[in-house]
Amino acid sequence: MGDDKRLRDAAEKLALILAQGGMQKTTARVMTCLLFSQQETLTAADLCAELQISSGAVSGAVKQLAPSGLLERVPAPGSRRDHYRFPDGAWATLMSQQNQLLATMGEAADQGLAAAGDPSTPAGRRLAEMKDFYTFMLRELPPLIERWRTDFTAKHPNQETQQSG
Amino acid sequence: MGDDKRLRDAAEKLALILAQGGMQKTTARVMTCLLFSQQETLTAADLCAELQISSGAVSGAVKQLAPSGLLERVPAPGSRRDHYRFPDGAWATLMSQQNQLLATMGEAADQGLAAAGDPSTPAGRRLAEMKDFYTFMLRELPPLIERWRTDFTAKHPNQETQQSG
DNA sequence: CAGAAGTTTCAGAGATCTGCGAACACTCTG
DNA sequence: CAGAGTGTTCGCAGATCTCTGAAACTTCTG
Repeated sequence: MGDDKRLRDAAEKLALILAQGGMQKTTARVMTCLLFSQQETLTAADLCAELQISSGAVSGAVKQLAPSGLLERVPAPGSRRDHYRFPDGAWATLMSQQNQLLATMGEAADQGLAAAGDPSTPAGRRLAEMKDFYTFMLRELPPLIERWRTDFTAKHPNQETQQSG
Repeated sequence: MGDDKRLRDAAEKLALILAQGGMQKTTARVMTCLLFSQQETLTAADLCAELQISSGAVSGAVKQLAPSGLLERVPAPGSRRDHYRFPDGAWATLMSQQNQLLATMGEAADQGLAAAGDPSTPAGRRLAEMKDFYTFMLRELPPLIERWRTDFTAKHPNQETQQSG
């Protein structure tokens, strides 16, 4: 029983960290609740009870988490309620989505370069470096994540790490 | 001349993106202003005039950016004013600091595992995967960044990409 | 040491965001 | 098709955050 409390505390603690990092507080709490729960799935009602929040708040959090791949709706035969779970491989999915940001940064650098013209100007020099960096990362990061996926599934053959999408 | 406006626009556009990603709006504007400026350095007064913000706001933004390595105070001989610039290698520095976050995530997973006990429980399984992922990334990312630094300085021998330290 | 130039701090106005609770919409059951 | 069970949307009150403008502080000059 004490373990449950410790899990609860650890969940809230991580939620706080994520919230400081920019994530919505309630959204973070919903996510960590699913992550640290000893049940495979939780319903919206479970989350309301566990986190002491309204059903509207749960709905909002779900709407944010689901597209990011940090929450999955699970078909629940026999129950009319939606069941939610933290998907396997979610962290890898999340980091993969950062690639979109890398691409955006590269494009921003491009636009700046088009306006700055010469890479010998101060702005041109800075933006050229920026572009180089993000191009590099965009090329190197996806294979790295893929390698983790491969390694991990090799280590855990019973657990198919599913990609969303 | 039109180029200046295009640079300005590109700067504000990137600032907006960064703001949506969680960065303070004014902080982002100050950063992109330095990044896209055709001058090597800008003073606080320059930033006030350029961005139409108060000196207090500039001070606040500087206080946020400087510790992250996204802004540097430059000694300005002959001028009593502080001069600020966007440091070379700032993007790499920034990503290196993300490593701290990776470590924190790994620790959070550890704490959860200590409470969940068995990795065969649902929470244990999820947290074990989380730990594996962040441990992997923490091991692989720093060398990757270092490789970019090496490659880049090799390509641009005149431009010492300085690390903040 | 008095005064000027510049930066930082701080209280408060204004804007933004967030989650609650209720109304609404949807989907199965009988 | 009526009605119960759920999920979603939305207006609003409360909380939070942010920037301004002014005062306080620091550092340099004469």
